[in-house]
Amino acid sequence: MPDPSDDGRRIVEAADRLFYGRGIQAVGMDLVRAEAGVPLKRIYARFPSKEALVEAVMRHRMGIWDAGIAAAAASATTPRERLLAIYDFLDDWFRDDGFRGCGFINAFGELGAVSPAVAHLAQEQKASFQAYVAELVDRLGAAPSLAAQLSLLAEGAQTTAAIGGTPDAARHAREAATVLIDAALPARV
Amino acid sequence: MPDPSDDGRRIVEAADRLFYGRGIQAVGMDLVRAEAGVPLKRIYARFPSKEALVEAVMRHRMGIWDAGIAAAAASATTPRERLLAIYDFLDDWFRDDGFRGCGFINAFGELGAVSPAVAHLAQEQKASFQAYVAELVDRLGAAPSLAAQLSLLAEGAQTTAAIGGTPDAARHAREAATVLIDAALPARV
DNA sequence: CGTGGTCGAGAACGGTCGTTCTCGCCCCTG
DNA sequence: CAGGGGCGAGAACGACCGTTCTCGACCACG
Repeated sequence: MPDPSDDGRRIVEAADRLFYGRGIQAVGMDLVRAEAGVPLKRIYARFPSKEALVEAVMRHRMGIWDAGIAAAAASATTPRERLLAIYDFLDDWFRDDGFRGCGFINAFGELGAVSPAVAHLAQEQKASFQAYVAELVDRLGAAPSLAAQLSLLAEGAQTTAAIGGTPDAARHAREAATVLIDAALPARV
Repeated sequence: MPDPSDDGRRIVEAADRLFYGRGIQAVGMDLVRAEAGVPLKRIYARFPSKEALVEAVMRHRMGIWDAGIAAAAASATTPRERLLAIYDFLDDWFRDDGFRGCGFINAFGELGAVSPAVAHLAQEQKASFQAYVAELVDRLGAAPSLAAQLSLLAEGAQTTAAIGGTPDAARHAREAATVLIDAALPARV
């Protein structure tokens, strides 16, 4: 009855919940097994090691992030609105009960120094986000350095909201973003 | 001959180097002992547990950060220069060989979910920095929200420089900060 | 109904780590 | 010089974790 091809997804989603909520090293494979409701053997049949599972979870999280950003941008039409939608997306996310900061920043802080794979995946996610921002900034007709600045605001908001428990970091980031965008655009007539 | 009161400092400094460079959980107490050149017994005589040592290291790192910020601000005279000196300080730091991001963000990502003490210390450090920025912004005569925005830029620069390995995040943050500061000040005559 | 094979549950194994204990050396005192 | 107490080095202990193995139940098929 249970679709065997679902195994991978169930395992990854369970591991993601646990890794994100408690930290990667704080979660044993046995806990993943219990949360996924799947025998340990099947986990190891699909993922040869915990590290491989961690990488799969990070790739999974990349998809979630991209989907969230895309959904937030969907209702916007202009590049400027799409850029600001990023901070609205963050605002919603920061108010989630389980919010514990950016999973990639957390994973990098925990394992980046000892696991090149984790470091590389975190870097990949950040580069992908920066590329997304850069493309919108380009369409906006502003200089590329604006993209770097707007990305910094988003990153800073995530850590600030996580550590301080202050979701209004998103609002501050959005306000700063509007100022930076307006300053970077050629003066309106 | 060796000043016994030096023990605490040597242990904390050794642990700080290791924890920061490799992550806290990746470093065993035996490695701390080797790096500090001190018998394990003396470590446990001064710190009852690894968690206590971690807390001492985080407090030690707070002092380092504060001293670095103060030194960078020393050559500045106006509040505006002092604010921008923060990003110059970051720029220097990011170019350090051993730079691996903000130790508090890393510790929070690694242990914040399971250790209330670590989470609290990270929060304390961020709050202290935000208060410093807020005081300068206040002296500048700008609205308090500018302080939150400038803090976001500093946080974002740290994670971006760490994960991406791009020290120029500091420069981007500084440029954004100048724009935000100028926009927040009452128009000059 | 018998049988072979698959699979789930949990035990087992090897290694690591935080913490404590042991033992032998050295130095200080009487 | 004799004795003892403190201290350093490393072993030991208990717990945990990633990974593998065992065993018994179930199921499909002849």
